[in-house]
Amino acid sequence: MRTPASPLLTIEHALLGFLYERPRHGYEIYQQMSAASGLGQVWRLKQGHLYALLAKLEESGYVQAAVQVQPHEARPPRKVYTLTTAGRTAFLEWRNSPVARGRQMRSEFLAKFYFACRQEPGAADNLLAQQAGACEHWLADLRRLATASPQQEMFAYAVQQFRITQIQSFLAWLAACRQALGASEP
Amino acid sequence: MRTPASPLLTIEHALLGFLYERPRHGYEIYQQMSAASGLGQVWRLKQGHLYALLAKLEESGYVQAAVQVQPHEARPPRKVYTLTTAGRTAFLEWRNSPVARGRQMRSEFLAKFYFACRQEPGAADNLLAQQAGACEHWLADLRRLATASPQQEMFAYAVQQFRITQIQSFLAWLAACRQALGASEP
DNA sequence: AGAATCATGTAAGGGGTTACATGATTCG
DNA sequence: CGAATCATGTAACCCCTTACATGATTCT
Repeated sequence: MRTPASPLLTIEHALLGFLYERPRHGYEIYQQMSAASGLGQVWRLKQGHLYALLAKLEESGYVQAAVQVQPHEARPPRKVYTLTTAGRTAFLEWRNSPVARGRQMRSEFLAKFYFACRQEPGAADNLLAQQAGACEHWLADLRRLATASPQQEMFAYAVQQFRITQIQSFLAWLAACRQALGASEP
Repeated sequence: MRTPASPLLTIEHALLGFLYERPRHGYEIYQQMSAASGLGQVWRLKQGHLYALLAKLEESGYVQAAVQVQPHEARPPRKVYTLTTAGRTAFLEWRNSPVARGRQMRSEFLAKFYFACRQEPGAADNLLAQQAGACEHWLADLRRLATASPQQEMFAYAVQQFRITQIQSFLAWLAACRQALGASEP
């Protein structure tokens, strides 16, 4: 356990997310992420990278490894990882909080949403609602500062408009997701 | 000149873009990128990184450096960079072609648009039109493959809808930019 | 007096990608 | 008979970030 203070990135949190459901070994997580309709749509992770990340998470004290001895097996023995308390806390805190920047919607928010859907439909709706609140806030800030005119500063104007339309699109999507969630789980 | 075959990234192209307008020294480019209403809104570049990139571009044959001797100056002498033919070709090719993926809109496309606006209004409109065409194409592809239902695969459905609303938002923004361009330069 | 500007860089380290290695079993 | 699956990893490399270094001038 080196420095648990070093903040985890999104990929790390996603690995914790799979272990939150139940203990798994590395290859099993790899298969989950590669599944056609799963997280793999949003995130691709090389096998080598995965094992390196798991080792780092163990060293930082978020997970614990146990070697599963399988006699008569030619394959390397499985290392089954289990979440520690620190790991569970870090994951839930991550999963339940919205992202702080628009550029994190594409991959980080979708990853949170993936786990929320799988693990707790109530958390999914809550996440969508919180993120919509954050987006409204960004939009209000942007509109307060949006002063560029297309005649004088075409590029600055374009950037502002880009950000505004992006956030509007996030809001529309978040609302559609909440509706779909409500319709599928009454 | 090591291997000019190694493909340039966006930042490299942006540096070429400033030199396309006229020869400049490193610090001048740094100031341009840090300007409040300029590319700095989209891209941040550390000073150390900038000098390293310029050295790499020189080694790859896209730019040429000339040391500007300034007597009675205590500061280090300026190294003024000039585009080579290869550099000019690579830059124009990059500036005039649309991006291939939605995730490149946020920074790479905006960078292309920045230079097109500064350098040639006609190229800016053309770039917007070409990118809109590419977006229409993505949208058609997505709609052909979008088959997930919210009841059965909530997450897959959400990802599809996310991508679709994103591209729609790009299209609306591109159209608004073309209109603003047309209005400011009749 | 202290901070920012001008103008160049170097060094260390973090994080990810790509490629390679192993070795039996099972499927087409 | 060849390919994919299972299950682990290592090593090299690339890009970027952060921090540090210099040293006079000019602004507050």
